Amino acid sequence: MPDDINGPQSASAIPVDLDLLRTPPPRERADAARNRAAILEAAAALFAEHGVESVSMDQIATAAGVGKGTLFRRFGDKSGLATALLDTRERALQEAILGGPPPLGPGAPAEDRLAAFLDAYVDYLLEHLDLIRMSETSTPGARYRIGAYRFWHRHVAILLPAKTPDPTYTAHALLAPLSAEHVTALLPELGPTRIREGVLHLAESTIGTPPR
Amino acid sequence: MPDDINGPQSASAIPVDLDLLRTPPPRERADAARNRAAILEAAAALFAEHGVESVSMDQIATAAGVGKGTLFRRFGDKSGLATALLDTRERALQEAILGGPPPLGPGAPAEDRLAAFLDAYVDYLLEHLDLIRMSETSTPGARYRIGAYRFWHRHVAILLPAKTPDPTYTAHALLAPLSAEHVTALLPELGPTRIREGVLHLAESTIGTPPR
DNA sequence: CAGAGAATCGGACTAGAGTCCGCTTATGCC
DNA sequence: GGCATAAGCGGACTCTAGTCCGATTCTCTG
Repeated sequence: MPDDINGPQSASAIPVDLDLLRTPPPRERADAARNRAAILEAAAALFAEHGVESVSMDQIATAAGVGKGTLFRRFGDKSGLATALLDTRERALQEAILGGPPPLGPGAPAEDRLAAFLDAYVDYLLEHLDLIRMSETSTPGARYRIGAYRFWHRHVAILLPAKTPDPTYTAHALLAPLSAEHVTALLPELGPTRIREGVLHLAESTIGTPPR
Repeated sequence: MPDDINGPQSASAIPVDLDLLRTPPPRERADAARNRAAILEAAAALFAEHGVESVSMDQIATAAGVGKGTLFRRFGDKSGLATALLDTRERALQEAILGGPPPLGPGAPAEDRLAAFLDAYVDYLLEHLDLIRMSETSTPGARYRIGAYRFWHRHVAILLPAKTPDPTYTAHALLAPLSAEHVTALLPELGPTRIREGVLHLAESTIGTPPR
């Protein structure tokens, strides 16, 4: 198991009495931070140039000027590296959902928020399809373990109407056609528009919105 | 590319004038047939004993008494081997759909046939989850390329009501939560019953059956 | 039954993911 | 500044999927 995966950025928001806390928050060593940055930079550059698929972890380590061990200790595996690269973009979407303007953010009716989320998620997905695919599939079951999926799932489950029989399952089912694997397979056949509209329509009929 | 993948078992059902056909159907060589059978038998035994995940292609080749090259030439890759092992069971379901008794087979209303199919598919999936998962995920995009998926997809698309906006997409979306990956991830959390009922409910609301 | 030709065989080989552990180096303390 | 110590490093190593091609074996024909 890797030592840290994503570093000490998840500092607690709860204020503590520092005098009582003789152990200061475990700071990241300077060399570690430098290497983390070098790896992310090198990976981004290599992915941009050669495509996500055809870049090996060895190449990334070499380009970043670190050993393979360092790379894997930091990010766990290929899917962890992809997740780290997506972090910024993902966080932006999450913040827009939690505190941005409606209908994506709070304040609009649930059905509008659901549609806005799905629409925004399709944007995010299409924009980073290869990376997201790597983050979801390079390790079996990765998609369902990462924090982001749990966030999307909870958000969808909450937005479903109260009468929905099994909102937990239904939220999973609505997210299933948004897996990178599924979208990657369908994109050449259907194109982005049909995928986007199909997802929105599926959600509509699931929540029974348009009583016509 | 492998020489044959699944052998000459897909003989045409159309009667032909044998005298006009100077080239007899390419028979499978006796040693090839023997090896194919030995491989399938060895793989089934090893999978049953150690679980699908932890058996390597080397082990299978060794147990079957053939070289690795033979194994890969015959079945293409791990997902091809899994597909071959599933072939019988899969075919049975397909035949029940095409010519069996209703509601799975022809004769019942489309909505009943759809429900019957989904129910039967969940049975099939839960019964062979690991093998199906291997057949769908060991190669990227495998699920959507194999013939079986196309069959299920077409069947679902045909059963959707005429008013469905994009039946092609909708059929894909209904099948998405039935990927082995998705079900494997959800099974520990939700259990088989909620999965089965969730799928059926999703289909119902998609086709708008219960006007309630 | 012998010979030709093609299909098949099988193990050595490549390549990439992920692990391990002795060595190095940053950090906090004196 | 020097030292103790633990965090961090990195490359050699393992394990597995998948490829390649010279050697082998089968099948058909005469």
